[in-house]
Amino acid sequence: MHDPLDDDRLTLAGLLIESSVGLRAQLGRRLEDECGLSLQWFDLLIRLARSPDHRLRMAELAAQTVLTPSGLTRAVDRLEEVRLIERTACPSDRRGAFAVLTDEGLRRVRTAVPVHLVHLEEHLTGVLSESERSQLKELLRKIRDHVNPEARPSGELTRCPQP
Amino acid sequence: MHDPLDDDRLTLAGLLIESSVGLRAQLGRRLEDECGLSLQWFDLLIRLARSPDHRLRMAELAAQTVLTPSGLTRAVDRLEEVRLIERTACPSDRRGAFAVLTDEGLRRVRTAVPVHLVHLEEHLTGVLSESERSQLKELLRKIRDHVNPEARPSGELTRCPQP
DNA sequence: AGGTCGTAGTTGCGTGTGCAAGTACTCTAC
DNA sequence: GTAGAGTACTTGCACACGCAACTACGACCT
Repeated sequence: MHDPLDDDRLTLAGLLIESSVGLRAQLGRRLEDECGLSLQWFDLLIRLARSPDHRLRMAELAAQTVLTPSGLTRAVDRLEEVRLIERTACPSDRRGAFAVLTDEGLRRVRTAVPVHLVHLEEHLTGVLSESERSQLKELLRKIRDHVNPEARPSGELTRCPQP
Repeated sequence: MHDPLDDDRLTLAGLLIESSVGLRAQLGRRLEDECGLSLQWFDLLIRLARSPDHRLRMAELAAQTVLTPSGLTRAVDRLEEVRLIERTACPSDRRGAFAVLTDEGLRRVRTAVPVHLVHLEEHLTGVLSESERSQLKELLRKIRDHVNPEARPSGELTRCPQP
């Protein structure tokens, strides 16, 4: 008979979480050491770098990342303190604020990206074949879209502005 | 030409992390609401429940989970406070300690597991076919083993004691 | 215009976490 | 046996996070 403590679905969820947490730990450590950026910061900066005018509304940024609005406020505070981004008012909605990459911020991401790609190759894509990578991408996209549909415009859709 | 800001590997890593974080948020909320257990607690309890005598050394538990030894100490403190687990001394090594599931603890996991499986079905395995599930499992296992080899004895290997 | 409801972002508070240093023990070598 | 190195946790500290409450503004209805 089948023990629910060993259900296959538990294993799958466990693997997903362990992979992600493990990967984040590795990538974060290396990025910190070699570029002085936390993964959190890198994530925010690269999202801004990919956006038109290197700017995004706070709410959009919060939706795309792992942070709640509250967490984002503080993360942006810290990034502003070290002059990697700036807040600017939104002219059409005085409640709103844009987070804008500074020149220094842009420079930092640009130099960090190739370094990070090496780490990625080492810790993630290096163990997968070309076809495994695309398989995995499709599977994860299904899960992500189901679990966090808000995040859709992130990254892989950057080049496809909606009709 | 190819903009490194839109590299495919970044997308893949992003999807992995977003899926996992999103999934944890969903699962955590529901488990909290319906069973009064955080995902963290559930994870610790189920690992103990699967172990011989419902006990594990602190270090083993730390290696299997997402926590550092320091984090684990505190997590176990909290679980001990609510009598779901107990610490017992290790007879062969007086530095060491076992975390042992209490009867109440075992009862709680046993009732939580089926509930959690429903959530899992809803948020994760429900969007995947049988074959996609096993594909995903293999891919993630590769990544997990590469990124956190320490965690190997967890879950899916429970039934395969090493020779 | 004025009232109500919704939204964008910020802040107080409590909590969980990792890092580094500390404690207590074991193991190895001489 | 005893110094020194290593191991198994634990604790002090600082920090990042989420939640809920708050402020400030927009949108809509009458």
